[in-house]
Amino acid sequence: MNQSKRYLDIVRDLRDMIRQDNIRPGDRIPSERELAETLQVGRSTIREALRSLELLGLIETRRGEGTFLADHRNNMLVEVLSTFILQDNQSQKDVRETRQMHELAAIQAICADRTISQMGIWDGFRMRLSEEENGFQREDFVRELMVLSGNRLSLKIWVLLHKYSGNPYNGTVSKAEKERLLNILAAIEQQETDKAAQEFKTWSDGLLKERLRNDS
Amino acid sequence: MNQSKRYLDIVRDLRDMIRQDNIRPGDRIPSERELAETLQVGRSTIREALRSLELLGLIETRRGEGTFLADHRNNMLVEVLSTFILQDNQSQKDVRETRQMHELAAIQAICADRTISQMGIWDGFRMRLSEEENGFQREDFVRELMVLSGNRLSLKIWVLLHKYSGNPYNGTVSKAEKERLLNILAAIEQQETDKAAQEFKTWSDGLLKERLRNDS
DNA sequence: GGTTATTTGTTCGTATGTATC
DNA sequence: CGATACATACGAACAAATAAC
Repeated sequence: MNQSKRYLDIVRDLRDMIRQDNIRPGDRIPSERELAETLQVGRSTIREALRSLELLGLIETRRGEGTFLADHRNNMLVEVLSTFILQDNQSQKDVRETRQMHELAAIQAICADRTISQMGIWDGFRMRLSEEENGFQREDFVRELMVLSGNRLSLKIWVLLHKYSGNPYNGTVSKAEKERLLNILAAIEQQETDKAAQEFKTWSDGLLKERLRNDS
Repeated sequence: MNQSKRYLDIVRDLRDMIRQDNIRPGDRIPSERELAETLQVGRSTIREALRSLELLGLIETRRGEGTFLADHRNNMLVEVLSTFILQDNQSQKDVRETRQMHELAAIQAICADRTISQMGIWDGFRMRLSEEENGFQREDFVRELMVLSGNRLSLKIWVLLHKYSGNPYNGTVSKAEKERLLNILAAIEQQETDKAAQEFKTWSDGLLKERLRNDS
């Protein structure tokens, strides 16, 4: 009958209470002891619910003062969670664009940093491009760019978006692509940011069009 | 330094423990009593941290069995969230940089689209900037730019990052800022992409420095 | 400025439901 | 079945921060 997690019931009760009493952001919520009394649960249980909501950023507690509804103009966490999973056509387009946004930003970050843009690793790329046997994986190339940008959060977001954007980098580079990639590498080494980004974008867009043509 | 909110320290400790011991999704986490023993805190504090992570979907607890790292195969948001809910210094820097990355991309997208960049809405901005009574909210300005970019996914990510990046846009625009914002608007209307992006970046970086100075 | 009441922060002991062996 | 390990839950107690007087 009863769910085996009372603190989740408290979370629900708190939401209902906030709606029913029309508690606005910044307003104070009844104290922990008061809530324990009215909801007929222990104070520890109340605290588990409050701490959870606090980590989510929904409430704010100040020692000696009380608990307050967070000043969140846009609290879309739950909505974001649901809409992330529902993928319509517009969402897929957004995913592709956002993924490429992160890629271009990574290239710009690399070009801006002399110690990275002129490191010896690019020779390693060229070596691997030359080995025709294995076939150089497009995906590895882009991922290493993301890693080199140094922004781990951006890398993480990119990995997620890449999974959901139809994997345009699947496969190995052709001879024509090889030339283009070498151009991109040269531009990066010369710190020609705009040129590097533009060349990359052209390459990426071309792969995407090819991918969409094959799917239809 | 971190005297208050010990459960947040526990959240951090748990992340480190999971990384160090290489705990994979589905694996079991040490029991509450065991954690309380090793981390030298009360069991209630451990529970507050665990309940918070559970509500986020990062862990899963089963009565009589134990606590397990959540198996989040189909939930990409959870991974994004976990990256910056469990924050270290590098993560905070990444969050700020990634947020600005989305903002600059939004401006570039707006400039690239003639129908948007030359719409009448910019006059609305100027009107609201002129009304000195209310005080124009910086946050609203940036958010509307994100909305106008037309990428809903980028907007959602921005909303999330904005919450966790120290809210640099808190407050209203000063007279000096007003001039700068008008310059940005003019550059957008003229489709001067680079200038608009550069002006915006200068403005944003300035706010961030001010924010960091006040915090210390 | 000092005192007191209120509130959150934290710990501990105890009891109970549940799964595993 | 019993024994054990674990999560769930309660409530008392004290510490620390804050507000009101």
